[in-house]
Amino acid sequence: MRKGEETRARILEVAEAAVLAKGFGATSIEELITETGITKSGFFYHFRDKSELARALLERYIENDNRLYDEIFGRAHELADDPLQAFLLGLKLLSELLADLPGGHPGCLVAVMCVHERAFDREVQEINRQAALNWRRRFKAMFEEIMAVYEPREPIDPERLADTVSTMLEGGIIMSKALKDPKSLPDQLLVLRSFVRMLFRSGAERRSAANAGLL
Amino acid sequence: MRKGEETRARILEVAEAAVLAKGFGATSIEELITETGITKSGFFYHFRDKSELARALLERYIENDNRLYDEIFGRAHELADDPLQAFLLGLKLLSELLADLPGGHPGCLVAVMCVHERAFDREVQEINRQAALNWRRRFKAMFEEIMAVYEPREPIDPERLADTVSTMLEGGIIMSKALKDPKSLPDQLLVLRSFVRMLFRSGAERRSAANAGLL
DNA sequence: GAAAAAACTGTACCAACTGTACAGGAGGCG
DNA sequence: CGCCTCCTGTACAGTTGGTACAGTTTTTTC
Repeated sequence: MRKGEETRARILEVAEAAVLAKGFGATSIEELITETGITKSGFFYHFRDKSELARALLERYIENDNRLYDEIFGRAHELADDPLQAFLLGLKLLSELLADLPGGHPGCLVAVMCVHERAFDREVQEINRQAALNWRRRFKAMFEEIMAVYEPREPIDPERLADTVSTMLEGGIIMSKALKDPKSLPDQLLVLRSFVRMLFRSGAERRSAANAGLL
Repeated sequence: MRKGEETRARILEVAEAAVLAKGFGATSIEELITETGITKSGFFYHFRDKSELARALLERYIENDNRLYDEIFGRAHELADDPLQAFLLGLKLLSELLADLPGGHPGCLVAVMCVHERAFDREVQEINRQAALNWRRRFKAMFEEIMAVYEPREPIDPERLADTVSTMLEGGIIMSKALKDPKSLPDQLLVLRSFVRMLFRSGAERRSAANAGLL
């Protein structure tokens, strides 16, 4: 019962790299089995069809993605008490991490599945939607925390602002690939950081005088 | 010589819709020819192979894309003399146009091709890169115009800022699809608009007192 | 250590799709 | 009439996704 999961994990690992490099449709099962060293029967023992592979792939990706954000923003919150400070630090840490990835960000599976929305795999689309809503929840909570302390320079919905983070991440990944410039993504995260800082800074920290001087 | 181009255009139109809906790999030639009412031989008369279809598709898409931006920001420049005012108006017009699209933005072919970067079609990747650089040029020029009049609240590279526009557009398209919410993209454009306004407004228009009060 | 369950292999096969090759036909044009 | 553009028709080859199923090896469990 453990050996099987190990093989399954190996297939998923190989598949993720291939899908991010070439897209889901362009990744053949044949290719995956030769690289993992199993047979086609073996593959279909683990996954009923290619759609199930897509689902498993997405779920795995989202799990890792969540873990990463938990870690980065968790660390940021340890290093900075102030919620705005912590968020800005988190963005910087994320930017640095992305800048240090050799060859740039490998790509986002959520985006891949968005582009490859075949009519039949509704389930994949639903997983995708939940992933996006999850990002929204995560960042919305951070902005609500920030807004409890800082008054934004312009009124803004924390949910929209949360989506802006995901939007710039996804867009940054696409643009980095289009431009063939791995630096573009981390750069854009820093632009976002500037915007957020500009939105909440500016001597408008009137709601909590105790936080004055922290920025 | 006209009949041929008409058929070719019809193929491209059908193909674009299919590719945006399902991805390039998931779009079969068989499907395209039944929908356009020609034969497979007819298809291969117009396109040597599927790669050439991809190239033609991208080129057509980019042309239309450019025309759209020319029109929108051209109109915005007619309606507002001030470069910042014009840019902000352009973003608003674009947001409204995107909000009025039934079913939301159909998707960006540049993003599709980014995801589908098979090793063999280098040419497609290059077209893609040129498209991204073209967006950069377009928006960079606008920001340089703005910066000639307005001092940004924080120092920022106009090129990076230009990429932010493309980044939010591409990311917005992806997130709209992931969330299954067509409103997300136009909403995010308005967030970007707020950010840009915040960056240049704020009584910092000191370089040109003549523009005071215009915003 | 044997039985049972899990994790595969091997083989054979089908349908769909990309792509090749090539012969030929319809229609406009000089 | 002949030439060119724009196709149609047919046949065929290779790859891939997927099914079916019998059999084998490995691992776990009692």
